[in-house]
Amino acid sequence: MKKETTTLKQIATSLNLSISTVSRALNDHIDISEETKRKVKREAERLQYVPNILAKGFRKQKTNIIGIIVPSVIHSFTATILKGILLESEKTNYTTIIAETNNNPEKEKDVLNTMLQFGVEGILMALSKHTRDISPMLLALKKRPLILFDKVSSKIPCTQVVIDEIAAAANAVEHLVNIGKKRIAIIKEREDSYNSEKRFEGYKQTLKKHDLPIDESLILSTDDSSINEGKRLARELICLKDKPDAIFCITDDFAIGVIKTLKKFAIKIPDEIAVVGFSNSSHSTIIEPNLTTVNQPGGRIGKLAMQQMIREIESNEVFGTSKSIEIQTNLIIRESTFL
Amino acid sequence: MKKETTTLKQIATSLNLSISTVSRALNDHIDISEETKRKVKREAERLQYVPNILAKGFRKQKTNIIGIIVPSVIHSFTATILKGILLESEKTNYTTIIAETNNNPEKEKDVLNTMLQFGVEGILMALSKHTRDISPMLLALKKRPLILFDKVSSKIPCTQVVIDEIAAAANAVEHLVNIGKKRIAIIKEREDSYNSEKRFEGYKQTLKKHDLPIDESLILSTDDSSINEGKRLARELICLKDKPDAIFCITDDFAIGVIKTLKKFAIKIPDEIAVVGFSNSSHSTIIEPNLTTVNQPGGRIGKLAMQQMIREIESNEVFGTSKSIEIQTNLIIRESTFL
DNA sequence: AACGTTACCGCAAACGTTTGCAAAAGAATA
DNA sequence: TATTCTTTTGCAAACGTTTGCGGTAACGTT
Repeated sequence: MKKETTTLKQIATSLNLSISTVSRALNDHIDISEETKRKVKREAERLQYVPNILAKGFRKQKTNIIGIIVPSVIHSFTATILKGILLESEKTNYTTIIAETNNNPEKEKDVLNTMLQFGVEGILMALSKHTRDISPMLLALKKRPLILFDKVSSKIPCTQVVIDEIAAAANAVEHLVNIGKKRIAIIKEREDSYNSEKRFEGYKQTLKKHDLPIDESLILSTDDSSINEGKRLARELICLKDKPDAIFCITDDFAIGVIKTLKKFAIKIPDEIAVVGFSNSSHSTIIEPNLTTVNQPGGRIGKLAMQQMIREIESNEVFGTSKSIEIQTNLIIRESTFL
Repeated sequence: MKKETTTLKQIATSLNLSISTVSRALNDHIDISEETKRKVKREAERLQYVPNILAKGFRKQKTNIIGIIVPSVIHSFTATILKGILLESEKTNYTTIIAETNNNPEKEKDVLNTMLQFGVEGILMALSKHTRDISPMLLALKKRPLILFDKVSSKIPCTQVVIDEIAAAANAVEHLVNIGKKRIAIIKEREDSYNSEKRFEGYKQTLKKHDLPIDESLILSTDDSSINEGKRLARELICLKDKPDAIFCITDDFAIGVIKTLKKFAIKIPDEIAVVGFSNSSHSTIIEPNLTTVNQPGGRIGKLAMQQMIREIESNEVFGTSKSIEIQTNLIIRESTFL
């Protein structure tokens, strides 16, 4: 379907001006008299002129597109961050393109390259869960600013928008201690998960702080954090001769699964076993008892990441330096730890 | 940060060829000998040549970008559709840009125009909830293919990927009749919501079919479909002297709220009142009792919408004709209607 | 030997915009 | 009046790519 695009040229001929004058007039260049500007703008309006972004981008070597790479858009926390990013980008004249990695490092590399080839100004990215080889990111960083959020890696020298995972986890465990729990279990991901290990660290620190023993039998790990794995591991925990009296789950999904299992075996929450999750996903108020969980302000993370990105794009400082932007979290106390 | 982009020119000079030959060689033009092609491709590889998409798009008047407009990415059904779209677009050489309307018709119009101005090849779109003025869409349709999904409007002459809302709702209500329910209430949105009215239609049809009276006191409407509104309206229903024995909610969120209220007042589900939702959101298996609901295959909707879009872009048929692609739904029966 | 074919390649224009530089016109100064 | 300065405008190049058309060389055919 053909479109009747009007160009600068048409405005120029119609007004007996040169193309350059028209261009400058529309861009409010100081060299152009107010009267000419008015005339030009009126004519542009009349002819429904819309600038050809491709030509503009081509000429100025600038696309004003920012790439976003996430494992999956259906993950609710990711979606919340995304929303923050989109909300912020609307205020600017940057558009965004979004791609998924599905937690596949190979795909991650492909997507990254495609985006660079596409000429994005910068890349906002959450690493996939088990990314080990960071060379694609280092390569990208040589060409464009890269900002990590959610799943980050301190080995990549770029700015990272994160929450203080250790403190957040410590705070959650502290709460369990405060309500009188002594045998606190943890359900986490395996060692190659960055965030999981951080939260585990917070868990250990708090136990130590309160002189509670770290019991290996209360530390459970698994590959993917899902409701089903939560169910399964909870079953393991309640089969222990020496049961825990609280379970700290490093994701809400784990926690949901745990609660399901505990209810199935008629274990009282939180009296017998208290449960705390991490993320404050929408599930946490659906499940009963409502879940005590760490609130991660996804929208704010997205917003700050986007703001920082624009800053890095527009200042021509070097952007290959590590920098950490930390977001405050807070623990939301609900029925699963407190009646 | 400067980037050392290699251009066709560099390959050409390095190989003592003309730019045109290099361009043709890389595009596998028949006029170029196999040997030259090999040489060129090897050199391109060596110099890490990446085509300048802007220049290419500018020259060919083609961006290979498809625009996606949705009310909000955090809505789980939307996210699922999005995933389907992204998954499909990966297989092609089209990229996507995503924008939100937040159910604001003004914003919708803006976003639509921005995308067109940006030179997208086509637009995939879910209308915002209360869009009344369809002229922006009609205008867009004059320039580019437009495909609607989820929230659609039959007044816009374009292809629409939909589920058979009436049949799906009828099927759900039928199920309630089958388990012996006679006073079936409905919680829906107001009359200006297209999907809601369709589902309401299915509700009425089924009642008529089984000679059940349509009782106005059992028909509740509200502005936005949320858990809280579900809670509130359920309370209204159970305060009726002649209570319903089942509630058909036109969204899962409504249903979740309803269940919460029913449990609060110790009303037995499904014995006293059965509940059915719509969408099969992730919440439906978190809530207890698990929710019987209509499964809308979001991934499939996204996939088909994308496929159709590419078809419309690449065939130069006229695309301003109404066409409906219907997706099958199925009712997932869980504890809220069946123990 | 003259001509036609085929296979391969290069020239140069074009896409719409921005921008350095020069030019023209008018205003101010000497 | 002649000179300089300021304001406003136009010329033309450039960005990287594709592509119509023309050209050359080699070969085959009469």
